[in-house]
Amino acid sequence: MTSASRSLLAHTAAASPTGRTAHVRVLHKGQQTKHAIIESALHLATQIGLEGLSIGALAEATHMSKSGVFAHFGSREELQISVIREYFGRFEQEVFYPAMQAPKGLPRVQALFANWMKLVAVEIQSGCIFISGAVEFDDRPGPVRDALANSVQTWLAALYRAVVLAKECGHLHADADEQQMAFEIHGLILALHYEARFLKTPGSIERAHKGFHNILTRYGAFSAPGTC
Amino acid sequence: MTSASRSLLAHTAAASPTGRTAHVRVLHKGQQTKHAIIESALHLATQIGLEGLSIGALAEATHMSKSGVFAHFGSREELQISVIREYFGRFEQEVFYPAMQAPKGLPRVQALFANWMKLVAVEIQSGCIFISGAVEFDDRPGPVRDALANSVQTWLAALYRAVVLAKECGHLHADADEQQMAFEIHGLILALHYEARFLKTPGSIERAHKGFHNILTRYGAFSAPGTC
DNA sequence: CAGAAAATAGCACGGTCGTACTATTATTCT
DNA sequence: AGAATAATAGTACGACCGTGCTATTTTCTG
Repeated sequence: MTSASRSLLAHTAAASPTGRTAHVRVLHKGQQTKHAIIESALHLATQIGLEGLSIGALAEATHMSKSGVFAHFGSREELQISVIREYFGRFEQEVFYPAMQAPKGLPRVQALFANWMKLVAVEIQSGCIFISGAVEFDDRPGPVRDALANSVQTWLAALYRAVVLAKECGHLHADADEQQMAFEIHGLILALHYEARFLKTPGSIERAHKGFHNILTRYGAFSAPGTC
Repeated sequence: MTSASRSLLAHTAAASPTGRTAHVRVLHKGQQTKHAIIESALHLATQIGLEGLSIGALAEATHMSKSGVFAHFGSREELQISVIREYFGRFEQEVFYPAMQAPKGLPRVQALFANWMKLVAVEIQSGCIFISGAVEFDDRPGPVRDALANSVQTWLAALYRAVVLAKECGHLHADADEQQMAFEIHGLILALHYEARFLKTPGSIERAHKGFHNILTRYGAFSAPGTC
């Protein structure tokens, strides 16, 4: 239970078995350039979106032939899914794992939000595929949508779990609705991304921070010393 | 001032001058089918997005030839802008104007949010181009982006103005930050659209409503009888 | 240093896209 | 009515798309 809540990776664990077994030959070059392609694709996708990703443009960006790029994935969908996995991994590294170092309860919730904000602040320039992808795959069922929804849901569940822990630690009012709190936090991030990236409204980052503070006080947040 | 705040239409006023002057010939058929095309395009765009709008698909949907459709707009961009204008008009009709009937102050703010929620609740199935468009035209400068940003900004400004009035009426705490309140309300709508439409999380509508109630209480909302 | 296998390139195909350009048909005006 | 003009259709073009197929080159292995 604890180990499960310590890692978001559960559903992407067997992603790339780099371990080289005795009789299984693992060549290096392929994985290497594949990773380079994915990196380039991620960079493109954050700007143009997952749907805007084209193999031709990607080939040009990586100085390869279209078929050279294509061979690594076998289909555009697989490429998109690879990009989603890569983004999810980075999200884990930059947001989730560091925050898990913080003591559980309110500090961890605050750390999760702070790291999330830090990432989104960067993404005001580059874009977030969890947000753009949600719009692109609204009602377009298929494996890409599934991968995307899975990733987002995993992350939101992690946030929710942290809130639940905070309440259990007595850091929140006893009648605090954890789902509700997570929902409102999510809204702040989305509003920030919308107003800062699209509308370029100044002061959005401060408003998101202030909004989080408002949420904390409303849910009766206080760090009882010694608790948890 | 009052008349300006009574209408969102300022920047789209001269959209279609249907008034027929003496020497200006106005033919009916064209405008008629053009409007039908736009209606069909709006329906398509809410599902696939503004970028997904293709003249070919639109021609098929309206049982016309590609060139027949194209002739009405002269470019794909003009078609997209027409769709945005149409959507904006409907938004006005369904959300803004009815709410302006409510007395200014808190009731009007509540009416604006209630109408907005009503629309978004429908758009959980159909999609909202103010939200999808924001993602598609994040960093894609041009007339389409401008039209979209203008529309959204006009609407958000109207919401903001209603909040300012509410504070002036004494319906909010004296130190309430109107921009902040509008930002948080916007976040609720975005979270609702995201979680209900993309993730299909049950109970999202209730959470958005509850979130609004939380915001109201936090900003010290109370309707003083007789004030305003 | 071979030979095997993987990685990459080249090329072609059918499809859709936006948009000129030119007929043809509908509609409106005198 | 017919003349004028608007509305729609037809066709074609170049561009890009994803992807299948077949070389060719690079990389690893024994």
